[in-house]
Amino acid sequence: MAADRHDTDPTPQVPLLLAIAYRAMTDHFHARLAELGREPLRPAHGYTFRYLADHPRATTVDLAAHLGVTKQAASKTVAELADWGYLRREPHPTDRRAQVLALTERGHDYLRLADRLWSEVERDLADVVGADRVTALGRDLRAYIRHVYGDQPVPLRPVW
Amino acid sequence: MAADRHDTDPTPQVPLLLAIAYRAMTDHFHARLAELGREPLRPAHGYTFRYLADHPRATTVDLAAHLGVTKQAASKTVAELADWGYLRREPHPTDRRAQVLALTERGHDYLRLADRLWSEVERDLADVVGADRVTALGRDLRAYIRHVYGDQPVPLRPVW
DNA sequence: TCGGATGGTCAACGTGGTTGACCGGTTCGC
DNA sequence: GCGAACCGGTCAACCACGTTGACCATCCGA
Repeated sequence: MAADRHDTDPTPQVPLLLAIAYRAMTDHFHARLAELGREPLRPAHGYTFRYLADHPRATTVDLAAHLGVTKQAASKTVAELADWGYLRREPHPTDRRAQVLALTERGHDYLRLADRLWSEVERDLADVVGADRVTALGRDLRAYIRHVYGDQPVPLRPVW
Repeated sequence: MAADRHDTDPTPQVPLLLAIAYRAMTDHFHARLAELGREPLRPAHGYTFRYLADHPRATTVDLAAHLGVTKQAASKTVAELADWGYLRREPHPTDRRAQVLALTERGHDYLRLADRLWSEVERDLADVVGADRVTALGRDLRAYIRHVYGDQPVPLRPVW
């Protein structure tokens, strides 16, 4: 039944819809960011900020695990964000190999701005489909994600 | 780093949930593909197939517009897929500069397989949240996408 | 106390996109 | 008609952002 949607598109399946919607939302987000004259921060940067805000003693290796990339890749990101003044690398209190990552005030600022912009995007979505539907959508996606990953940490790797 | 329990901080917002869910679904999709011993086709390839199936007289430039990439990038994709026997380049009937792209039988096969696998993913989602929720989710996302893009063609560019 | 595991960096490379130059066929204005 | 501009397609150089691999310094447990 309905097995043959394989020509004439007009109804992409749900996974593709997720991708398109997310893409549209990030485009919106970055357009607003550009309007505000911010550096071209990418999603991975935002997720880095959020992680550091929640885990004040995190190291580069911790961050790499969270982002689902190698420590080398995480290290590059960290270096870049440190150059731009969004975070600092401080000596680790007990491990002289390691360094503790800490958001600067500028980093916290950005995080607040990002929260504001994402809320804007959500409000946009709510305007189209209704606030109750946004709530339901969040609930359903969370349920699915929990189903897939259980209690394991969720990798945030690029989507493509 | 024993003490980090609260990985899912306050509550990720909807855009991030979209990204994570889509990522989980494509991971599932590609895992199944690998199980079946297929070449490592990426989402852009699948979208290419779908577009060609729906637009039998498409050229490389058309495809580029649909994928939202440059014609050079589309040309690389086409060359690769032609090498792998998924599509053919045929002379354009009226324009001797252009070439018409056509799926081979192998290409159509892949498309049928992909549809089957994506349906599996959707069924998975339905098992978790209920078929009615999947329907609603599709409807809402379509509404949002329509809100953003109107009647313009939707670019399928990478998500990150 | 010593050997393996761990945090971090450097370097080389791969993938998949970009920009730019170019060729030849097409179409438009006059 | 015909030259100029436009357009389909390719080649080449480059870039962003990840990877693998080698390496050093430090840490820690048998």
